[in-house]
Amino acid sequence: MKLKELAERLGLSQTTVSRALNGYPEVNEATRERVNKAALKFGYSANANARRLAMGRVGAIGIVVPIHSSERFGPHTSEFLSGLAERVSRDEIDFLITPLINNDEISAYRRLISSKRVDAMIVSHPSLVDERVAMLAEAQFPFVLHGRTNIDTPHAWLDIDNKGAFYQATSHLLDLGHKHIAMIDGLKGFTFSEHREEGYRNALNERGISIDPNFIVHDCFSDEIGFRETQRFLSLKPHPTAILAGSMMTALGVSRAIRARGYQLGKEVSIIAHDDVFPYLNASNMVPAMTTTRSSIRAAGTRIAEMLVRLLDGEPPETIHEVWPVELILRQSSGPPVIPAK
Amino acid sequence: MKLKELAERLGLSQTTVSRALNGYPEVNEATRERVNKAALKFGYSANANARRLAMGRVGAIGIVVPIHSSERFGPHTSEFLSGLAERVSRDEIDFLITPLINNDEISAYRRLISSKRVDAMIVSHPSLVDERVAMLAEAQFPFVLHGRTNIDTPHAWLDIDNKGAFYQATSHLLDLGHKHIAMIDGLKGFTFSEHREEGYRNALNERGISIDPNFIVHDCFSDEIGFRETQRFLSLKPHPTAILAGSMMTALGVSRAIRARGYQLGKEVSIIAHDDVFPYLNASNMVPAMTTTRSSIRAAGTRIAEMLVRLLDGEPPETIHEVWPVELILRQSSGPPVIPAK
DNA sequence: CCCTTTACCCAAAGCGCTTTGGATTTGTAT
DNA sequence: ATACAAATCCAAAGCGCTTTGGGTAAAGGG
Repeated sequence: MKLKELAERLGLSQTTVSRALNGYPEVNEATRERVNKAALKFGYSANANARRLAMGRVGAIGIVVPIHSSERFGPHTSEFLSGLAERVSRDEIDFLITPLINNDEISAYRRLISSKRVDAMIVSHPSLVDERVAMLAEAQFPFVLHGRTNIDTPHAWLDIDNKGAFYQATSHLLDLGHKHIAMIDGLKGFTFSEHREEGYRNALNERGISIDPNFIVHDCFSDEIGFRETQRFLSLKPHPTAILAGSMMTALGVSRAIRARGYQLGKEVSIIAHDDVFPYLNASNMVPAMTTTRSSIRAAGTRIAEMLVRLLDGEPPETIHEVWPVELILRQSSGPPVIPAK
Repeated sequence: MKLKELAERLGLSQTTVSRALNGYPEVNEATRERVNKAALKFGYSANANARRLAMGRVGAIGIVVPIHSSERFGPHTSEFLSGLAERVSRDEIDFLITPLINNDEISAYRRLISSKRVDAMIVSHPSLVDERVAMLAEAQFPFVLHGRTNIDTPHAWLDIDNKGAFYQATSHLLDLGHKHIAMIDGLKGFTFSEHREEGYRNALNERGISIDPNFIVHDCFSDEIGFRETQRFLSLKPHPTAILAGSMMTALGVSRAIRARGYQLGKEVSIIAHDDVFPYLNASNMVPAMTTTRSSIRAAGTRIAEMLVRLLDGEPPETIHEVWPVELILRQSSGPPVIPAK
């Protein structure tokens, strides 16, 4: 069923039918009603490609997801996308996921632009100087960045205060009396990892505590890494009495390793994890309940969708940016250091 | 940069340029070379909408993801999509995610069909009699089902042997001497949940062990549910000495609850979990290593993508279906029941 | 040297929609 | 009744690509 047929059946012109369906004012309400009914009855809905070709707008936003590298399509991404979807679907926008195979990100983004399949994009996991952002901003293609990068060209972005979060967490541990604090951070190069390390370092420096490079790990977020690195930490002398974990997955592994060593969480070794708020992995339900720096990645997705809509409505990118504070939630996995009874 | 411009610059007709780019034989190799170079140089890439409008093929496959209900966009979905992406991107197909808000799935699928935004679809989480499948099969729209359903109309599908998996796991526990075995299954109504329950029941019936309805739970897969339900299980008399967990998330909660009670995994209470193989949550790394029924959901995604390609190449849907066996991997979380020293 | 193939290239007709620029009808004030 | 504006509706021109149905020049066969 195409527009032409529908118009013929109704004894109207294509113009009128199109206008009726798209809510233009120059059509009688009664006619509009009739058209809508007929469309529903015959199951008509405009051919999206024709529509897009004619309008130049697509009704989709693009996301490039690396599927092999470390920042692959994992639980963070899916939570984020859920948040996005929640908002974006209100406007009948859907999103297009372009898997990235060979790691040539730039050209993937370029192709997405020039093929006109999306109206805007979202870019995640920026590095300190992100060439994708540079390219997109340069090309004046609408996008919003999830995270931050040091690119001058104005662009829209939303980030959480990673530095503040880890500064706060580290400071709290120092307040509790910890002197040896380790950190399992994200991969080197990503802004969020760097910011977290900065917060961590600042807190330690402020108290005049020297930084032991053995206490800092940069890797992916996984249970396995958490476990392995914590084992390593605990074999050092002196070993850390507190560990910052970059994600809840990591925290699981860290906890296991601490327990495996015969230590109690929040006693011999404390742990503070960054919690992106996964519905299926709740920090407060753990035993002991886990102290976290919390910021919902899902909520960030929703907000970014909103920013995207504003951007597409013509708001200039330089006015669109936000830093979200991260809350430190004290629970039982952090406490003053307890000397192991040995 | 559009086709016309490129053609003018090259002193060729649009036809020839188009043919050169799309690999048609009736163009001189030298010319093709020249065209390709120019396209690259000017950053030309066909307007996807125009192309699709002209060709009738879209180059995208659709997925409807519910974002509020229980089968929401969680870690299972993202792993599955990763697998899909891996295969599908080879053919420059990308996928379109349509978030489902009001739970009117059927109409979401219908809209996706009639708007011609996708060439095919993937439907997941079927119920025993799935109306989406009925509708799509009826409409002759290409799709492949991840799971199984009792719909007569021929359609392509891939499923794992959930029944066999749980039959095997339950039988193994029975062999070890367990008499009270509980199960935390997925939500009622979904085929996979029903199949799992069937496998579980069959194994028990075969040994003449009566089934205690208190030992069967249907709910979402989350750490929290696992914890809560296991606490409940352990407060029953007699309580289960073994628990089947529907997912690794659930298993985390179950383990916690067992430990919180002062029991050891694989001793007082055994646990077998179904493992969809999450890269960030590895059963063999747990302490104790977890016995699992394992089947990679990511691999399933990849395979389904392949099926999709075959389908689009004209292979009839009724010839396309597979059941994957599930392997039972014995590790330390399952063992003969140990009477609690009390 | 003429005629038939190939090989290569082109003009123009869609694909199904939106939108411009008018045409027609109706309503209202003169 | 006449004029003018407002309310409706329409025919046709794109949007940028693919593809059909020829053309023309070079190559091969008699």
